[in-house]
Amino acid sequence: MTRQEQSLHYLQSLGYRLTPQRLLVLAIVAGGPGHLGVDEIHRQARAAYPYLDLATVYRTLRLFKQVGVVTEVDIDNRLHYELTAPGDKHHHMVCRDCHRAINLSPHYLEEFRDTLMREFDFAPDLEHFTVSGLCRYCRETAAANPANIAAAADLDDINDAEIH
Amino acid sequence: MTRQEQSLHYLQSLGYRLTPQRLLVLAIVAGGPGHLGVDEIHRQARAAYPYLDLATVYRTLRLFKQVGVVTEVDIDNRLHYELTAPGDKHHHMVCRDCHRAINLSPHYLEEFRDTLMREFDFAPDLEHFTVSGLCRYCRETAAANPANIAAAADLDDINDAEIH
DNA sequence: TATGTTATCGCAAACCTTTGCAATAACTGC
DNA sequence: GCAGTTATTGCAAAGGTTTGCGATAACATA
Repeated sequence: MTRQEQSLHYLQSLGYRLTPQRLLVLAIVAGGPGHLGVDEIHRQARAAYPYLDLATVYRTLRLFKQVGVVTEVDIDNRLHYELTAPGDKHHHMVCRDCHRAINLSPHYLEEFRDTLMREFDFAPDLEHFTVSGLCRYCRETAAANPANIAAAADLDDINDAEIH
Repeated sequence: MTRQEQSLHYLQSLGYRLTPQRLLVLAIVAGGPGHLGVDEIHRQARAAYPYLDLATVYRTLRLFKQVGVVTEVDIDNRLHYELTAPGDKHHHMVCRDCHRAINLSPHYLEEFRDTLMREFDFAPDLEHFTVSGLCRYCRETAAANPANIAAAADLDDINDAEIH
């Protein structure tokens, strides 16, 4: 039984119905190289089933995410999805400049979760966790071209700075 | 010099212009009780200056955030802002059920940041960091009503039903 | 104070995502 | 298999946020 089939059985066991739309979306995400954007998933899905609505794609992916079948990654304010790899779960670090995603082992978040649970009784949703930041390459680039006032016109170039 | 005036001078020192719109938005955020939603800020601003456009409010708040003058909190997919307290910086934990925000000391994130820097050369944007999750109260409520599908779809359950 | 430069504004439209609703189709039990 | 129940769909519209663009106004310079 493939991972895809297992996911479908799992959905069914929770009481969700297996519709052609769901099979299709799952197949596309499973076939994609890493994370795919919603528009890309929709485009591929329409090739096979032209009537599939974008809203259905969104609803389907949201369901898959909530059930744990896919992992959501927010890249530059756009949702992307990839199949959850049971043996190789990971979170993401997304560079705010180049928008590349770097995988992050859950190991690095376990202690953080334990602390929040212990200190605040707060159960963080770290399954779909993404840290935004600057990757090494973009940090070096930024260091080489320090932000000047002209560049500050572009909101994306502004460095966070401390107020004294 | 008030914190508000300092922020304005700081903006100016970075080359940004001090417009009535910016003064107004800053004053409203500074006067608000904790974080305010964008619509609320816009409504208050319009009382003083009816022509102020919502897009300007968004642009202004984004600028303030990037410069570090305000802190952004995402509550139920809506942006909220509060004045950054230089002496009392904190992050937020937002409950996905009741949408209450709990303050979180930066202390809890420092180790995480150090690790990402050391291991991956990745500089996380933790200034505007918000963790979503379930607070104690909502967790107890959810435990008391385990019947609905949403609760069954809780990710902890899914991990138990791991796919092999 | 007058003038030039250009950052910022208001407006309108676009963008991504969610939601309400009536019609459809997946599952259940007979 | 067939009928009944209701989760799910497609469509249309809204919701929150961002963006393009010409007009305006803030600042620098003289």
